[in-house]
Order: sequence, then structure tokens, then C-alpha cells
Amino acid sequence: MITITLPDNSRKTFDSPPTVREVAASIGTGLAKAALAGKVDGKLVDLSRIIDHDARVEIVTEKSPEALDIIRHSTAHLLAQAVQRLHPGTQVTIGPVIENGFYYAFARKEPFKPEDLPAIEAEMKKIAAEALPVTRSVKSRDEAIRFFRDLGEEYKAQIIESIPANEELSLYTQGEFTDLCRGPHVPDTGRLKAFKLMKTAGAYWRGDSHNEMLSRIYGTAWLNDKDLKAYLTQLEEAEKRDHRKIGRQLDLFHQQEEAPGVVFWHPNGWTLWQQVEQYMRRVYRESGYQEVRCPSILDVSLWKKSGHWDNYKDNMFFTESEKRTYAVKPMNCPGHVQVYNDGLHSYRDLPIHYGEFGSCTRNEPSGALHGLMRVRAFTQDDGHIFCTEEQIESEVTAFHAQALAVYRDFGFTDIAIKLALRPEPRLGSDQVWDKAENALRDALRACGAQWEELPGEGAFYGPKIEYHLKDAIGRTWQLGTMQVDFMMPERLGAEYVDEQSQKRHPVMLHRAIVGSMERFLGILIEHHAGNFPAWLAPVQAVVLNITDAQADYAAQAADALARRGLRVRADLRNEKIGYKIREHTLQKVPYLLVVGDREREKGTVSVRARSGEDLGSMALSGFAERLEAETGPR
RNA sequence: GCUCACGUAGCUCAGUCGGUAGAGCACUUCCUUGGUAAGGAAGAGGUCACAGGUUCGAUUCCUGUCGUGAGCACCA
Repeated sequence: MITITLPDNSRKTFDSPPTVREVAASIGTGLAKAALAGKVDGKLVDLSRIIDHDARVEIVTEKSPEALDIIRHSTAHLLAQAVQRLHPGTQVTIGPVIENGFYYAFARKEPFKPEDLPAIEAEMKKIAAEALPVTRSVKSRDEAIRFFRDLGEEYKAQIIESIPANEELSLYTQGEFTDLCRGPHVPDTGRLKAFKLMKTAGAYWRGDSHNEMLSRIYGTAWLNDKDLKAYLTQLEEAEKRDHRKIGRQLDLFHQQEEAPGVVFWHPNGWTLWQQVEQYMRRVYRESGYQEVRCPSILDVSLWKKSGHWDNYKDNMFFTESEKRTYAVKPMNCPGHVQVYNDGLHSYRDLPIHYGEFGSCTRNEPSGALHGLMRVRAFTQDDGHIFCTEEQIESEVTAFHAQALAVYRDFGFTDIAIKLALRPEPRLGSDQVWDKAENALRDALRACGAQWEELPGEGAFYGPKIEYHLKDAIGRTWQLGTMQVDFMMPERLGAEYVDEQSQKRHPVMLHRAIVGSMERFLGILIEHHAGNFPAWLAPVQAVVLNITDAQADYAAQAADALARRGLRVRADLRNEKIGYKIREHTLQKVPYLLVVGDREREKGTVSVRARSGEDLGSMALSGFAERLEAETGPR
């Protein structure tokens, strides 16, 4: 007798051990039909799994949170099967589920090309239509290795060899195709309906750049066509928002061949930058930071002392003069320590806050460069706090509140917090790391924050809090950080005099809210799709005359608004009003001010919002007040 | 850095199975003075990324370099 407990705590008994499928059938035929897999005592299993003991059982259907992963994993197998049908001799390696889909990595002489995908996808649809049952079997290690070696699947055999000997090896077979897999899988290939192959790419075997390059095929898979379509639409939306494209359309910046990984900011883009910089400068000021400015090149000896030479020299640029070697700074912290060190500090001075819009240069690998998002020369809103251990918590708490306020002002409200813990290799003893990690935990707790911990992800000199922001189309970006550092002050000889007249090393906190200005502007561009709120827009309003007769009035109006500090231009070109409106609408200008004879007579402007909404005509000063109200608080 | 793909006018792209190139938009000039998303005409604009090679001849084929894109690796 087997007793099965269902999620609603009802029980069913079976005379002999039932399969998950039989349990589902005993509840209802509809459920049996909808079932994809099962959960036995919280563990995901196939429908065909025999339950040989009393257990809690849950039937996984499309409505279950686990359904997508199962479908994606099975679709990866479907891909591998199609590839082996069409391209015999291709070896399979791994095919995991990833965000929004899956991939399968293959070993073959000729990598797959995008042109190969339609035929493979068609074959996948064919196999899905065949509705091949997917069956699970168990083999011993040696049997499994022999099985795959006989098939010529050397990589699979290697994977098995790396699995601990005591683990059970399960194989999944659908038609002529068998793959090693933990499972579970859908009961038959007919359950895979909504998928699409997306792209091909090279990837190293086992993620190691010393190994051979495999050919990966990426795909996406969903529960139904509607979800698939929604996902593809979202990709299109992301493409439309691409900051490189909008950057060109709105004439914000450009990049060119002679300067890989660096940015030429155009007047519009630099105006946007300045709005952000001036805003952040006020944040520095209002939260007690003193702004400093440190040199870009410093003698290499300083970088040896700080530990950067050992840990980071491959990513640094060097330059020489008169037999001395200088490093172009990749980070601002050593510079700030020099400012701190120039003079004596009492414990009464602490905490000391230095802030800088520090330009850093890092020799990023060429393959990592990407528009504004990953550049070689960038500017950080970088701040360092020199404080005592006792002050860490209140400093972190204050920073936390500040960071959240900044994100809110820029239009980000969905923020996840992560705590990156000690990595390998690292500086300092475990004791010091315990202290640093716990200080951050205590501070987060004091803020009432929820966070996720990421073991091994910290910086070599200390753990860090990371702020991950979700943008308007649901992508997340890591922006701010707060790091505790017990090492750098000691290495660079930062000291203060305590109450007993003893010299001690302060703790150093590294913090940034927007991180790289370049990257932040890229994120802002994509988040707003170029439709910047008025306080950030490079041009806030354009005055448009209808005919030459109002040219003087239009120019005066634009001038009057500009003198109030608003970013306003006049477009006096001899073009029809519709033409000018179209052009400035495409330029995403928040307000268009149309002036004809009527407006000139009354000293008004007719206001058109970016959305196309007609806000009616208003006095010039009325419009100015309206725009100021919109931009004023920031 | 690795793999694959790509690089043609300011932008978006077409094209040449090897005989030195074309469209739309933008730009210039002229006409037009028009009330809320493209008025008309004419004109100018390209060393087809760069360097070699093959060829009577290369933008086209081959090799290399640089850059870009996607992914991988990297992101202290």
C-alpha cells in the first residue's frame, strides 16, 4: 500500500507503487493530460517515475513555476536530436536552460552558421509533431561511458567521468536519440510547441578559454505561441531602444575606429551628461562629501603598494617618461588616500568623505567593448569614506538611503540588493573578512533591506553591497556598490590619531551610486527610450514660427526662456509647421512651442507636448513656470 | 583575448556570378510663407575600412590588419 498526499493534504492510496502519471490520472483525466512532470517530496521527477514509498506528490502542469524550465530543457534535447539527424557526426556536449530559453553546444569541425538554423528548426518541428515518447533509463558509470564512446560521443563520456562515482546516471531517449540528463523531461516531444532558434555562437568547452571552441545554438522556448511572440516583441523593443542607435538619432555621442572603447560626446549628449553630473554633485554636497580631483597618471610604485599591480596590471595602461613608468589610473581610491594622507587626522575628523567624478582608464579586452556600456575610459561618481569600524553601519545606512533616493529620481523603483562575499584569491585574514561581511549585513538589516548573498563575488580587498536596477522593459543592471575595505588604508599608510594618541588605520568605504557615467547614460537612454524627462532632456523646448512674419517674436521668446536657464532653441527655418513638428518630435523634444500671428499678438505660445497632446496656448511666463515646476525639484 | 559574421555617400541600405557604383532620408541652391508628424525643383556628395596577393583588370576572389556586432572568456 502506498499513500500519496496531495498539495491540498488529501490522500490517495494505491495497492501497488503508482507512477506519477497514474497519480495524476486518479485525480482527473484532464490533469493527466495536462501533466508535464511531477514533484515527489519536493523533488522534480518524470511522469513515468514509480513512487515506491509514501510521499507527498504534486503534479507539474503548464501552470507550475517549474514548467518553463522543463519545457526549455526538453527543447534543448529536441535541438540536439534535430542536429544529429541533419548533421551526422556532430558531437553533443551540454544543453542547459538559460534565461528565456536554452542552448546546446556541439563539437564539430565547421561551426554552425545562422543559415543552418531554419532547417534545424524545421526538423525540430517535425520531431515535435512525431510526438516521440521520452523515456528515462538508468545506467552505471561504466555502462554509460561505454554507451557514449560507442556512439562516438567523446564529450559526453568526459562529462560522465567527471560526475562523482556514487551518483546515479540517468539517460533520456526519444526516438533514435539518447542523451545523458538529470531530467525531468516532458513525457513526449509533442508537448514542445513554442520555440525558435535565435543565434549561433562559439563558446569554450567547459567555459575555459584554453579549451577548444564549441559551436553553440541558442534558442528560446515558451509554454505557448502567445508567450513566444511577446518575448520576440520585447527583443524588438530592446533593439529599438539600443543606446547606440538612439545616440546617433539624437546626436548624443559617437565612437570611431581610431578610438576603440572611448566616447566622443556631442553637444546634446554632453548636456545630458551635465544634468546627471550636476545632480550627482548636489548629492555629494548634500550628503557631506567634499569633491576632490586626482591625477590620471601616477608612478607605478604606488600601484604596486596598493595591490593593483599584482591583481590588475593586465588591465592597466602604462606610459613612460624620463625612465619612470606611470600607470593611467584604473580606479580612484589610491588617489583619494593620497589626499587623505597629506596632513594628520584626528579621530575627531572622521568620518571623512571624498567624492570625485574620477576618470578611469582600463584596458578592457577588445571583445568586451560595447557602446557606452563597456568602455576603456570612463568617469565614476566615486566616493571614499574614511571612518572607524564603529562608524561603518551608520555610513552604509546613510549611503543606502541616498542611493535609493537617486535611483527614484532617475525613474528606477525596482531595485534588488545583493551582498557579494569573499572571493578567491583575496587579501587579508578570514577574521577581517568576517568582520567586514558582518558589518555590511548589520547595516542592511538596520535599513530594513532584503538582500541576496553571492558567495565568492566580492572584490579582492573586501565584500560589497550591489544595487541591481530593473529598467522599463524588465532588464536588470548593476549600478551602485558599497564596499568595505580594511586593506587599502594599511597598504597605503592611511592613519589617524585615536583618543589615546595612538596611530591607527581607518576603515575605507568605497562607494558609487551610478557607477560609470558612460554606462549610466547608456542605461538612461535605453530606460527612457530617448524620451528623457524634461529635467534631463538636452533640449527642453523648441519655439517654431509658422511664417517668417513671426521670426523675431519666436527668437525673442526662445531667448527669454533661455535666459531663465531653460534649454530652449528656436527653429526659424523656412519650412512648413508640420515638417518642423515632425522633425523635433523625432528628436524627442519634450515641448514644442508654436507661434503664429495669433500668439505674437497676444504674447503667448501654443504648447504641444511630446506625446502630441495639445496643451493650448499660454503666456510665455506661464510656460516657463510650468517647465520650471517640472524640472525644479531636481 | 577566442569563435563566427559584418564593414559601400553624413544616416539607413541596395548592387556588382571580376569591367572603378545606386536609392531614400539628410545636405546646398532656387521656388514656396504654408496653423500642429514629411510642399516642389535642381545640385553636390563615395580611394566601396586599410594593406598585400591573384588577375589584362579587384569594391567584388584570397590572405593579413583594424574596427563593429553576437556569444564565450574577462569585469580586481
